[in-house]
Amino acid sequence: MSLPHALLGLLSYRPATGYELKAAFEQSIHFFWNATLPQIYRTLNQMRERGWVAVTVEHQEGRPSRKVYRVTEAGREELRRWLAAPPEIPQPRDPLLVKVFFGRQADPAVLAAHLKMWRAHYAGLLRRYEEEIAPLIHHYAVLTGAREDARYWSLTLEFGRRFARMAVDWCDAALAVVMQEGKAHG
Amino acid sequence: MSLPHALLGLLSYRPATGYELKAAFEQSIHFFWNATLPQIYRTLNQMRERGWVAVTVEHQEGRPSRKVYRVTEAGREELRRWLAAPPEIPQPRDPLLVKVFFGRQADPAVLAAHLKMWRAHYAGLLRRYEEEIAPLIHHYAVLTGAREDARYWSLTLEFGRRFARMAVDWCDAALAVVMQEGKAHG
DNA sequence: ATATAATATATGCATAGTTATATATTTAAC
DNA sequence: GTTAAATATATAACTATGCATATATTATAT
Repeated sequence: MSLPHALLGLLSYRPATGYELKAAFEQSIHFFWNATLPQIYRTLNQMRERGWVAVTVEHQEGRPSRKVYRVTEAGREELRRWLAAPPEIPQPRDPLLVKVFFGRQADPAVLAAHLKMWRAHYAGLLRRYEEEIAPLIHHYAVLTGAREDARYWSLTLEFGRRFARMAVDWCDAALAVVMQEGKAHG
Repeated sequence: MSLPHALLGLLSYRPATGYELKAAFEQSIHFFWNATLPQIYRTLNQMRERGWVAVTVEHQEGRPSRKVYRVTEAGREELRRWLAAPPEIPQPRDPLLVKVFFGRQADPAVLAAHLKMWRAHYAGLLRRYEEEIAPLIHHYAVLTGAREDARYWSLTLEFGRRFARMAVDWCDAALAVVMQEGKAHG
């Protein structure tokens, strides 16, 4: 499980609340690891129990209190240990590919619609990478002086770009096959 | 969740035991959806409760009994319904990309070792696709006359090929960046 | 002879992840 | 004035997944 370590990583940049961590996820880690808000809160509790993070409750006039989490020295050590451990090979889980695999039993027109939906998703992701994420990385690198970090962020962005491009191309190839099928039998 | 439907799909080709389904998984679905043996047995029980599959216990002299599962008409209907429903967009979960993202805090040499391991994995997968899976699809298509199905199986194989090729190329690009980093600072 | 791998079916426990819900405030839109 | 959205922190219930383990037989290798 990478979630506690992803949170340790984000907190290593600066202390944050659970809500802020969710927002940070959405702009970065989200593209290769996701977590819901309840999951983040529960994981933060576990991390606190293990001494990886410490909490400061900031009381504010009128407003509800903010629980600000920061990494402890034990947490930094755990992050370094985890970074040095060999990463597990991810087990891909892709419902669309399952549907394509048994595609002969589906209506070719419906399958084609699925593929078009997928293509649109990855084409949109590709646009988002260029227009939103790439400038965001540059922005953070300049703003916080994290130029060294930005090089690594860009590597994961590049993976996303290549994956999305590959997915779009594959959809086009698959669509050609499926539509041929539709003409012959549908 | 795609597991019950993946099992319905496999059973739609021919009746099988839980053990045989696990073996079938390993040769096909495994590359885009995985399941452990306990998970398969439990899911088959749930599917039986829902009336999607029926069981025949084959008592064998001396040997332990085989529970052979076959799809019911309700199961076939459920499979068709699921195939027609739009597929969820998969949430990617990749621990290596998390490690790369926070790579600045790791030893460049260790990170390079991770990337080399990953590259070797995907290069091996690529070889396996060519030498094992592609001939297997051809074999099944000829043996069982499932030529129409084979066209769809090949589409998922093609996705695997493109993904693995992309992953190998990205590793090379990432390695170049990380090793540059190692020279400059390590 | 002995050990190991493959066949075959599970249960129990722990971890992980999702959905629904509860609460409370502030800000912006209509 | 009212509604909706965003900020902020959770808990409960459920679903899904993974790992360890138990049992028993047959075939193969050493």
